[in-house]
Amino acid sequence: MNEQQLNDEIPKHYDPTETEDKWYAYWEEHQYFHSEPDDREPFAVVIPPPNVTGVLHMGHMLNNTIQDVLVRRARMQGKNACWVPGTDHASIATEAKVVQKLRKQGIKKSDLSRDKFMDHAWDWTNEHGGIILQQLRTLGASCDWKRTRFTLEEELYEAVIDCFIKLYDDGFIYRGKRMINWDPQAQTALSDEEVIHKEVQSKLYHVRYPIKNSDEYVTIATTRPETILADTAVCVHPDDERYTHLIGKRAIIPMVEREVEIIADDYVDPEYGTGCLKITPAHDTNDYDLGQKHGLEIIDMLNADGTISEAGQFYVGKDRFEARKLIIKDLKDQDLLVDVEEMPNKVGYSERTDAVIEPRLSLQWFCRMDELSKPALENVMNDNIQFHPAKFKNSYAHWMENIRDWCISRQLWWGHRIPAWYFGDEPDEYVIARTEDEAVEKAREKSGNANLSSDDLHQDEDVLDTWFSSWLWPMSVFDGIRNSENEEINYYYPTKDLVTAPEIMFFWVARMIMAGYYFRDEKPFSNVYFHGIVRDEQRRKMSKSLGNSPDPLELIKQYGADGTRVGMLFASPAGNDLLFDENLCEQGRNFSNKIWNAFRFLMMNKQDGTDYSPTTDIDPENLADRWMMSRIKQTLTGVEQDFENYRLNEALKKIYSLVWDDFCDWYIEVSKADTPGEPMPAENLERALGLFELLMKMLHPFMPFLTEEIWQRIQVRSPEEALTISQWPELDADADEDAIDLFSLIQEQVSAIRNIQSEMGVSPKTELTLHIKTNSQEQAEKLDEQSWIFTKFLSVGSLEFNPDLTKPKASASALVKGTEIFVPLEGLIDLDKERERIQNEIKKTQGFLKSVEGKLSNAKFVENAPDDVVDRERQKKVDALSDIEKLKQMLENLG
RNA sequence: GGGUUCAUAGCUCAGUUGGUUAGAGCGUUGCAUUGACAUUGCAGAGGUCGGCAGUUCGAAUCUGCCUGAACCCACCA
Repeated sequence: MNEQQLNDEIPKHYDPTETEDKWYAYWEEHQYFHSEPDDREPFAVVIPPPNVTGVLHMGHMLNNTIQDVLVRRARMQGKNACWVPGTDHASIATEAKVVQKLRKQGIKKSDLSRDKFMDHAWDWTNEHGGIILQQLRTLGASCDWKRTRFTLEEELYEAVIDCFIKLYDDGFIYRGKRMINWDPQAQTALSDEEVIHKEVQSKLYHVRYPIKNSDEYVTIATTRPETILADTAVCVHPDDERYTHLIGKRAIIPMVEREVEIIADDYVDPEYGTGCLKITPAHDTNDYDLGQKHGLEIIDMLNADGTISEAGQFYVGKDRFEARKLIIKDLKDQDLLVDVEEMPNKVGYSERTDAVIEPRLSLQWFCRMDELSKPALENVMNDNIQFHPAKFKNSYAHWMENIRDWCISRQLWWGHRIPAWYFGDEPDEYVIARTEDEAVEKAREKSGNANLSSDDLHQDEDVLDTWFSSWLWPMSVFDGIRNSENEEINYYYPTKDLVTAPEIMFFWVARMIMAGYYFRDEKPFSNVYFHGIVRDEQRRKMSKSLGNSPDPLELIKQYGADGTRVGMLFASPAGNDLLFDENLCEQGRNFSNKIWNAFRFLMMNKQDGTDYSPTTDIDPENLADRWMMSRIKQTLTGVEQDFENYRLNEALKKIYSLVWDDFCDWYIEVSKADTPGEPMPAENLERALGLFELLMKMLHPFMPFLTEEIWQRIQVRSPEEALTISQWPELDADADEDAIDLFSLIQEQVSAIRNIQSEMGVSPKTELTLHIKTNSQEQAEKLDEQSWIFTKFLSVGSLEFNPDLTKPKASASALVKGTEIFVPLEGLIDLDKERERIQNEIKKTQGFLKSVEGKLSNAKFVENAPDDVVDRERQKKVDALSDIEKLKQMLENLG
C-alpha cells in the first residue's frame, strides 16, 4: 500500500481512545467475561467491593489492574474465569455523605424519620452508585458484569440476617454493656479496628485535689482535665510511701466539689506522672475496669455528640475540647493547676470521620471471636491459604492470637438492621427473628404473654458494621449463605485469588477467612495477594485531602488504559508500596507505540492481493528464527514462574524486554529485506507475524486493548477467535541453546563493531571491511553462514571469518569471547585513541586475572571449593591469559 | 512498650540454595534522523552492595552489634 493509505489505516502513533471503547463493547457484546459453572476448572475472584458511591482512585486502579491480569491469564489458560464485581454499601461512609448533603440543604438527620432518611440515602446511592463500575470498564477490567452484586441488595441483606441468626443461635453473638469506641461526630460505636492511634503532642496537667478535713492536697496528672467533672475516685499505689497515709481518706474533686475516696491499686505506676491517678470510670477503659473492681460510681458527663451533659454540672452543652480550655483556666484561677508538662501521647481517631474517639460505656451487640479465629489462624499458618508476600503471616498471626470480641452494632440507619425485637424494658426482653411476624410469635413464647402484638414490639434501631456483610462476600455473591448447597457456590467456592491492600487485612481478609470456615468449613480463597499503597514521589500516601493524587481517568485519557496499566505495574513490586510516577505511564504509552509501530512495519511489508497466514512454524535453517523462538520459550518459562510467585511486574518486564529488545531491535531488523524499501519475503513475514501473535498473547493480560486491536488487524477473526478468549501459549521448554549461543555471539560482535564506530567517530554509513579471527575453523564456518546477519546491522563492504588470518595494519580491534575483530580504518583511525582503548582493555583483563589467580593460588580454595567451581576459575585464567596475549598483539600490530 | 520489614547506581528496584570484577528501567552524557517508531536508534559514564566485627577457601547473600528508615499492634493516666 502507498504511504497515504498506510497512514490512514495505520497511523504513526497509536491512538487508544477509539480502540479501547470499541473493544470493550465487543467483549461485552460477546459475553466473554460471563461465566457459568461447567466442567472446566473454575477460577473465581471476588472484587474487593468499592464503596457504592465512590469514584475510581489510584488504589482501585492498581488493585483492579492486578486482578485483571490474573483473571485474563487464567481465562486464556482455559480456566472458567469468573471475576465477580460489586459495591459495598459502606454504612458509615455513605451515611456521612448523605448527612453532609442534607445539612447543605438545611436538613438535620435528627429531623428525619428513619424511612425518610433511607429514601434520601437510596436516592444518593442510585444517583452516584455504580459510577465506579463504569470506570472499571474504562480500565479494561474483565468482570462478569451480569453478576454484579451490592451488599445492601435484598438477597445479600437476607444473607447477612441469616448469618447473624446462625451466629446468635450458636452462641457467638451477644448483647452487652461494655466500654466501646464512640465516634462523637458520626455518633456511633466503632470496632477497635476502626480506631487509628496517632501520636500527638499533648499536655499532662498536674492538678491538686484538696483532702477533706485537712490542709493537704494530692496532685493527680491527666491529659484530659475536663473529665475531672466525672471523677469518682483517686487512686495510688498501695506501696507508694508518699501516699499511704492518704489511702481511705476523701479527696474533693475540684469544680464539682464531690467527695471521693482515695483508693489503692497496684495498677498505678508510681513512676509515672505524679503517681496519683484520677479515676473516671465512664470515660476511660482502664478507669472503668478499676471502677468495676472497686465498686465505684459511674458518672457519664458526655452527650453522644461529645458535648458536656447535665451530669458534668459545668460547661454544660460545650464541646469537650472547649470545656478542656475552660476548665484549665478555672483551675488556674483557683490555684489548683500546679504544672503543665509537654508529653507525646497516643490518641485514638475515628478511621472515617477523624474525630477523637471517646471510650464510652454502652449497650451494644458483640460477636465472640476466639473460637472463630482458630481455624482461620491455623490454615494461614500452614499455607492452606497462601499469603503473598508471606511476611504478612506474622502480623496476621499476632492479630488472630490476640483477637477480641467484635462490636458489630452501629448507631446508624444505612445498613443491615439488627434483627432483634424488644418486647419489654429489660435488657434481655428481646427475640431474634427474620420478620416481624416471626418476632411476635417468638416474643409471645418467650414472655408467656399470648396477647403480645406487633404494636408491643419494636425492632432494634441499629445496623450492623459494614464489615459484617463484607466478611461474607466470597460466599454471598454466589448466594452461598442462604442456599449453601446450590450449584454456584459448590462450583466457584473456594475462590482462587484475593487481591487487596494490607491495610484491610484485619477489617476484611481475616474476617472473611473466619466466616469461610464457620459457614462452609472451607477457606474462602486459596491465595491472598497483598499489594502496596500508592504513594507519590515524596512517599506520601495519595489522598484527596493532600491533592497529590492524579485522576486515573485523566491518566487513561492521556496514556491509554494499556499504557497506564503498564505504568502502574512497572512501579509495583509485590508487597511493597508503589511510588507512583507519571513518567512510568509515559513509558507505558511509549511501549504501546513501539508495539504499534512494529505491527505497522510488518503490515507495510504486506503486498496487496496476497494472502498471508501467520505461522509459528519457524524455519529450522534460519538462525534468527531459531533464536527468536527460543527467546520466547525462555521468557515464557520465566513468566510462568513469576505468575506462580505473584511477581507480575517481573513478568511484565520480561515480556517488555522480549518485545522491545529481542523482537523489535534484533528480530525485525534481521527480517527486513536486503534492499531498503523492498517488502520482506512473504515467508519471513508470515513467520514474523506468527511470532508477533505469540507476543500479543503473552502481552494481552497486561495490555488487553492494544493487543486485541492488533490481533484483529493481523487477520480477520470470528467472535470465537478473539484474543481475549484465545489459548495462552503453551510451548515446550527446550530452548535451542546452540542458536542462542551463536546469535548472542553475533550480537556481541555487532555491538563491539558499533562501539568502534562510535568511539572512532566513524559514521555508521561508512562501509567497513571486517576481519574476524575465530577460535576454530568450525566456528569460522558457522559464522560465515550467518554473515548475512551482519549485513543487516552494519554497513559491510567485505567480511571474512578465519581462524588464522593475517592481522591488517592500522586497524581498530576488539575481542569478543575469544574472537578478534579487526576493522581497518586507514586514515580514519586515531592511533593514540585506539592504543588507549586496547590498553584499558588489557588493564581490565589483568585485574580480572589477578583476582582469579588469587583464588587459584589459595590452596584452601582449591581444596574446599566444589570441583566445578575450581574448574570454572581455571578456565577463566586460561581465557584471561589468552585474551591478554591477543590484546597485546593487537597493540603491536597497530605499529 | 511489643512485633515485623527494609537499607544495592542520581531515582525506583532485581539479585533464587553463599561461587563471573554486581544487573534492569528511568534519568544522565556523546553520536545518529527523508520512511516502522524522536513516544526512535546506537554507544558510553555511573555502585568499596548503610557501618563495624564474625563465620567461611570464598559474603551483596549467613551471624552479631551499631546507625538510619518504614510499617503493624498495644487501654498506661
